[in-house]
Amino acid sequence: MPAHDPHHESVETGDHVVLIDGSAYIFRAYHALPPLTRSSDKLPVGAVAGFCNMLWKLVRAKDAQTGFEPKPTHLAVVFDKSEQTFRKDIYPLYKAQRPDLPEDLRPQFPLIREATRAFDLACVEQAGYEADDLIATYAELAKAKGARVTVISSDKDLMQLVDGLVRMYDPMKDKAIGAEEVFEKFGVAPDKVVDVQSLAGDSVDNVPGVPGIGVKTAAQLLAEYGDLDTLLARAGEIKQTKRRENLIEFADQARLSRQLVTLKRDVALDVPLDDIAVVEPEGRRLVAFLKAMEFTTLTRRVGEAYEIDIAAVEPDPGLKAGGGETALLAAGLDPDTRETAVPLEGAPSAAEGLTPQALSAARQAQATSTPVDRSRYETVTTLARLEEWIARATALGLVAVDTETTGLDPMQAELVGFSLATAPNEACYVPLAHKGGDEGLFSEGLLPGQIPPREALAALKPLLEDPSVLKIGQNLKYDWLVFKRVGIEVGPYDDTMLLSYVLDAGASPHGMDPLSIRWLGHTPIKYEEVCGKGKGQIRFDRAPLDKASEYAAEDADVTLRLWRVLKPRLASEGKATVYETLERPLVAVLARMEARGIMIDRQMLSRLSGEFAQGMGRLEAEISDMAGESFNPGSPKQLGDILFGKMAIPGGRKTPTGAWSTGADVLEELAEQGHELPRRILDWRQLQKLKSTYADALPTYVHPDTGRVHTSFALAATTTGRLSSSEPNLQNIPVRSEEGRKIRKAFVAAPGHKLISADYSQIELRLLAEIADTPSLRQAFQDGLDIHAMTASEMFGVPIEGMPGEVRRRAKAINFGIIYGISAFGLANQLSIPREEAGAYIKRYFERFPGIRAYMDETRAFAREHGYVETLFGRRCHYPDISAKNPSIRAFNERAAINARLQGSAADIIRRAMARMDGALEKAGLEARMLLQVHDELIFEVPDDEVDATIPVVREVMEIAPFPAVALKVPLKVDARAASNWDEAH
DNA sequence: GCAAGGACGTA
DNA sequence: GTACGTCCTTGCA
Repeated sequence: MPAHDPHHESVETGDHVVLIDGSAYIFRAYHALPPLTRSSDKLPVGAVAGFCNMLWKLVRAKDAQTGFEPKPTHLAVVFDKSEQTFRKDIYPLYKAQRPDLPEDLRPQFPLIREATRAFDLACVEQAGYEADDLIATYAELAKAKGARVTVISSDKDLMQLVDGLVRMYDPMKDKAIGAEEVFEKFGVAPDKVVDVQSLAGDSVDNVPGVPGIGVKTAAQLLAEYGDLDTLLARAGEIKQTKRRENLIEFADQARLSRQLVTLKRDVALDVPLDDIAVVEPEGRRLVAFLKAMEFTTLTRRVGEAYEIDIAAVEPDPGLKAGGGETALLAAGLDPDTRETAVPLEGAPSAAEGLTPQALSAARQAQATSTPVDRSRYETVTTLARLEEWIARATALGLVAVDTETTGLDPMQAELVGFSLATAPNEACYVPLAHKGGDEGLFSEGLLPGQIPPREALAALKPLLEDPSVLKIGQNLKYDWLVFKRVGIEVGPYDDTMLLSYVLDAGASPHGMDPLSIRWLGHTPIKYEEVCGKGKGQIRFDRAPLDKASEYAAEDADVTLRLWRVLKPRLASEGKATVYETLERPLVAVLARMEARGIMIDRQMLSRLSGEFAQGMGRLEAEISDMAGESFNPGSPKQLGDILFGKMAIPGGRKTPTGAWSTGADVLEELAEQGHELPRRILDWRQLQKLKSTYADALPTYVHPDTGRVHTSFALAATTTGRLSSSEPNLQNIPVRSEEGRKIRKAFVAAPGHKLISADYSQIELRLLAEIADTPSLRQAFQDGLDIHAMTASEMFGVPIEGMPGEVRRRAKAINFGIIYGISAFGLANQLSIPREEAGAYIKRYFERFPGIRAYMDETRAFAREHGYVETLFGRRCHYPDISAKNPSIRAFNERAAINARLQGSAADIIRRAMARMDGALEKAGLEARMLLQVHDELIFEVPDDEVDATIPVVREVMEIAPFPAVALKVPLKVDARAASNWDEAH
């Protein structure tokens, strides 16, 4: 039926068939995109604009493009024809509850059809069938010819189509939907989606399903019984009474639901598949349409692409404002409620009709071309002006945000002001609590010309929480917490620091200043220039307002510019999934963990501090006795002089700087030779460490209001993807020594609660078995063997039963050595054996496990060739010095690269678990809250009576964390325990 | 007052 | 042999 170009070619292998769910697109676009109206007559055209931008991107994609690669060869926009479908015949209530169309959406339906024709693309609809059935049929035909299919929609009803050749694409989120996403939604693979829907039903479409069964239960049942028919046949076996009865009673309703949700894949198509081939649009006709719509940016782009003088083209007379039927469509709309037309700039998905590669190259080139002009920044002093900025940001759907505060700790610092940026050089600072000038009786007065913070924040809150406006920050976790403390939960968001981290971890730093210098060629104002440094440093709220304002506005401006450069690289370098699944979700997750904090027993620590001090005093007396003089045992320099100078003990080593080495390993050796002093020093150092770093320091971190300790987790601090923790570091709380565990005991659950510690057992060794594909190691894990003993047995031929501890210890050291990128030198050091012997061990190990040598060789070669390695989940860790001429630097980088694949993959897995954990706990109706992460361990605080219910949920989330992105052959094992303090829970 | 080096706590 | 952060001393400004 479409007036379509007859020069089609038939579909064949390698072709790419794109099917757009037109009706669904309009609804999504209407709700997700900022409202946009044609300026001359206020005709609402937001969805049409988004649609045209998308089509342009599709038909002009020159190269591979995420989600649309390869370039579409065939494309159809598919619509629902009418209400009456075969499903209504089966079940009259089907889709009987659809609300009426919003007034300003209705006129966009015919315009979308017009747009499709203007692009010379097929517009398909067929009586008696829903768009979904037509899409399913086209997909089926295309697959049969070996073509790839992309369905542009995020409708869950279409997810049953996903398979190796068919994927979906969510045009609003700019995100591919594959088997993984389907699994995340339904808990089953795509081929079981229909079964889940048949059981769970759908209130929106009025699909009945089985009462009492939701998606989660359905997925669980299907995992157990395989498929719907088997489940219904064996329903009698189900333990839960109500569930069993319902499944038996409503079995027929489930089968009816299956008929409703199963898409018809064999519709007799009015428009054959071959007829939807993509052809080059007729430029002038397209321009005429776009001009009539008044989409100036896209009109210009299309004009340039086809070398058409757009001024010479008349707008389509049937569609232009006041000129045709569309004017009538707009009638009845209240012009005052319509937004003025704003071009969709900034967002790469909507703006530029380019491939990701071309876009990121263009953005990079542009980045330096508009110099930062601080004179264009504005200091906002009135609510009215602020509201104008907010309106502008809302219309754009995009804004960079930065907070200025009184300190560096987001849990304590007070908000002083915030800045916004909407385009390069288009930025403002909104001071809220700057002080100075007049002194009040007890405190300094606020400077005049500041909006009352409550009013400003009340105006800002809807913007920062608006689901259709993307907030962009640099290290956004900080700002997220600051805003959270004033009652604003920021979202959705992007973080430029994390973008940089995903793209360049190990290659360059991710702080704003270095990023600005590198990508924008611009050096921002230094904080010291505003507030001074050292002793003379003043708080931001006391800084001169003009300087403060420039500084703050520039931060937002720079952040926005960085986003424009970095965000497109995500797609062009294939790292969008890493960012979306491993980075972005962690911002809010970690912010919440930090805000919760953990309780410590200060009395216990204070008592310990006294004990440690006593012990140190005793040791100091003995030490000076033995040394024959009093000296500072905390000074390695003085100690070295005593031991190797005055006492002339032989066998001393030197540090790289030429000083005597007095490290624990050296002192340990001396102690074993019978020297008493080194033993005392070691004991003293242990107490000194425990006292100063833990017993004395931790209480100083207790928050005055919450009474708890709030660490700060860094998301972008390591090369491998691990988190880090600081101020205080709660990832290095002692556990190995008896004395140290007393510190750990002081980490306690709140009254009426327990701490649960859940940790992955041997995760890096398991990943070694997986990545290096070593069947014997894998088998050992599957059989639940003692992996170190098994290694020893393989290497030395000693039976596991009755194995001497020393033999196992050596194997364990070798296993760890492998993870660390083993060297004979390091292993020899660790085991205190000659280097030759260590070398022999390694040789034997590689003979027994040849796959691991291959893994290490491959990793070295890959890193050498590419300058980076990748984890199982695609995270990149860069090692720019991997090809250094200096052999020891090179070897160091090789070991680090070998380690990074394992450490990084483990880090990815726990990140995935953490990203899902809050939701899983909530879904299970549990009060448990995640407090800490220690690389392979998660710590929760749980009400006493929920401990037993929480542990299985936590364990499940952690153990299946790699799935479905990666299906490990090696099982993951999680140990979890609860107690009232961390030591006993661990 | 600050940076570097050494030492040591964790995974 | 990997990955971190913190405390203390030292040496220089």
